[in-house]
Amino acid sequence: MKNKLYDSKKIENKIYKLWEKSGYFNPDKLPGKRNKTFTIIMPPPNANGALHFGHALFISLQDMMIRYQRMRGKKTLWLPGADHAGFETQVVYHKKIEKEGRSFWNIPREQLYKEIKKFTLSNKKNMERQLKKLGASCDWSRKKFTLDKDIIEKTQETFKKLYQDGLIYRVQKPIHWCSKHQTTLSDLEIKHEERNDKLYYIKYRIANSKNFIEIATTRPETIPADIAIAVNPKSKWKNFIGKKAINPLTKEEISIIADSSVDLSFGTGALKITPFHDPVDFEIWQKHQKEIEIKHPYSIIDQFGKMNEKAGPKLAGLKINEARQKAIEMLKTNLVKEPENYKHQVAVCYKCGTTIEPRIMMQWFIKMTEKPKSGGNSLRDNAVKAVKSGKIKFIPKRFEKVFFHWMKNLHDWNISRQIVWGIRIPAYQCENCKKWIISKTKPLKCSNCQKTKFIQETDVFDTWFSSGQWPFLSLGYPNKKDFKTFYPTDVMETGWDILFFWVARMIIFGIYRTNNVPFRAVYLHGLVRDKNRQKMSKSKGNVIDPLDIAETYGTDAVRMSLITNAIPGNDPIISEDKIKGYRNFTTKIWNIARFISLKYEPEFKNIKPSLTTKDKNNLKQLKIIQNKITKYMDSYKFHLAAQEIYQYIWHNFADKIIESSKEKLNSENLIDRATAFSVNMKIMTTCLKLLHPFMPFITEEIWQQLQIKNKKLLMIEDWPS
RNA sequence: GGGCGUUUAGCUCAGUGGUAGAGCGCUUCGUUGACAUCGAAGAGGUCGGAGGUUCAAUCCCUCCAACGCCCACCA
Repeated sequence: MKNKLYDSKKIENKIYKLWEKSGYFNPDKLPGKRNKTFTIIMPPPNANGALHFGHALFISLQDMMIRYQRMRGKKTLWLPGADHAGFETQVVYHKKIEKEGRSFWNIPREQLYKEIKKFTLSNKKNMERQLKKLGASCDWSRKKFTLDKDIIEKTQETFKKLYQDGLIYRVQKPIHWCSKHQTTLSDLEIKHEERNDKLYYIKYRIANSKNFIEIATTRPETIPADIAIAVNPKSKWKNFIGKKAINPLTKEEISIIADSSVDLSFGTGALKITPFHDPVDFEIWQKHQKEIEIKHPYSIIDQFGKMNEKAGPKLAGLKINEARQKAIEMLKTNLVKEPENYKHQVAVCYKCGTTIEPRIMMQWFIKMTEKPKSGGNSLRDNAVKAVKSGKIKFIPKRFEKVFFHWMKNLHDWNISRQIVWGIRIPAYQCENCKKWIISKTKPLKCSNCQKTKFIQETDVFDTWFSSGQWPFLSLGYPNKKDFKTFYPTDVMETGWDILFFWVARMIIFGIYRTNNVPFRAVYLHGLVRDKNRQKMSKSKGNVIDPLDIAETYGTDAVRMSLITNAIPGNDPIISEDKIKGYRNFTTKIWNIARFISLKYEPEFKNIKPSLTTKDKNNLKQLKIIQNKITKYMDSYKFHLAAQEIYQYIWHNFADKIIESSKEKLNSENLIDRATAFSVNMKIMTTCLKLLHPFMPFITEEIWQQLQIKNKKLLMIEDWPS
């Protein structure tokens, strides 16, 4: 500690290697008797780009928890991994290919898979390096990838079990379709955008009559696919029920039916029924199939969002928006009045913002609210029960409400994706009798008709289907010793933005497969924002690279600023100024250590310190502080723990205690000098321990330089108590 | 349409049933003295508004306002 400044660049790599070499990241190699385990499964970062501040936040928080529990004498496992992140990675790669001027859709499936795999694996390697740079004390010997062979097999096994339990079905239903990426999406993968559209009032002539019925629609271009008109039985159109109307574009006769779900107070009280282009219409059609003349609804929009030939010669080939204008032109004489401006929510793809087109497609679904054949509650009810009973606790607690609210409105989950990057749905269809056989490999013959020709399902799983099984799969469910030792895990630390995507699914599948909760606590952090409360994004140009800034100010400073600003469930606000402030703190700590060490004299060894009342009070106060910090740590108030130790070290220890010890340190009396030194030393070593989970590098480096008997690594020292 | 959250010092935010805290910024002073990436001293807030519970409310309850977020198949 000769230099005035702490040189993080020189020290961090060295210290990380020291830790790695010790083997203590691995719970099996930790010294001493450790009866209690403490486990965190790392949310596997998506292997499709560099780490950002969100990653740095969760690494800091989880590493802090792990380091704390390790020092508390627990057998700690922090299991790292990486996620192939199916759709998201394919979207990233899609963009890359477009940039290169290649045509995404012309690449054969196998080649595309290979390319994305190469891309992902190289990202994954890079990511691991970055995690180490941030000081992650996770057990690399246990790292897992969502596309490891055993993970894939077990994921498919869960699918099979669900199928046998009657919880999987394949059916033609309305789904969300992204025409940019050519796949269906789950309810969660769409967001709603406010749009200003027009509400058109259009009259349909009643067959063999001079009367008209009027409907209101925002989508006149879908009129060629109308198969009926539904009216509220209390509306003024009630006399037309059972008659036929003329589709103004196709001139076909369509049935007029009654349905009370048609809102009287909206539009005209009559609704055109276009089952293949609107989920509500689909439902109404299903209810009234018998009364409707046209038996087979059809689609007039293709997968690319263009009108197909069934839309009629004038509309075919047009994009939806163009078709809308054209249709209105064609319908001029049927317009009842000027269209109204209409503000409403439109579903768009959460990744690319493309308007979601409702389509009717064959997809695989999971029943969330029905009981499995093998008995027990529905997937949903079990998950709700686990949280209600307190088996799983949310921090902060208010997210339990959010969780219940979501669970209450849960629909069946579409898990098919028409992409290549993912785990293939293990299903084969007999070409002859069309029976589906759930199997990882091609079946020998059809169990129904004995024929031997099959078509393999090309869809892959929604990525969250496999991620949702991560805690027990990554621990080697069901037979591995790790699963038996470390499951259920202790804390799931992740962002609240993936509460539904991930946390809810982990609870659901964890209970379904293991009969036990996957974790006892869910700690939710927020989204890292800049000092203007803005989300960091490339397009805004406000992205701070955590590794760049760690290079400048030291990883410890970055970690400390993240943890002190991370209030559970709130968005932490990070700015360079804040990080700079904690860099200054590292300098302070460094100089505290320097100062204390400089005052060491070899003769002190033979002196018994004689503590003054003031010394005793200082040590007593230290004890109070350390207890307070421990209490904060145990109640998930990490930001308070961090702020407490920061305040104490700088404004109590350095500003007051050390300052006032100077007089004695310079005294003629050896005992006075030795006493002052030993008190300072005692406080400092305690502080280093208390600070270690937050700022592991500098504390370990100082620890290594101190003259201490029977010195171990600071990372496995006992937490002060 | 449902639900959730926020409102505290110039800025960004902590916090607590008992006459308010931090960081940054600001003012004044101080460097051969561990640290100027520092130290000392200081200015600055009727804790969004109204009512209620209480001996006591910034904190609990009710209502209101502003802002933000999530969920949702009303054309």
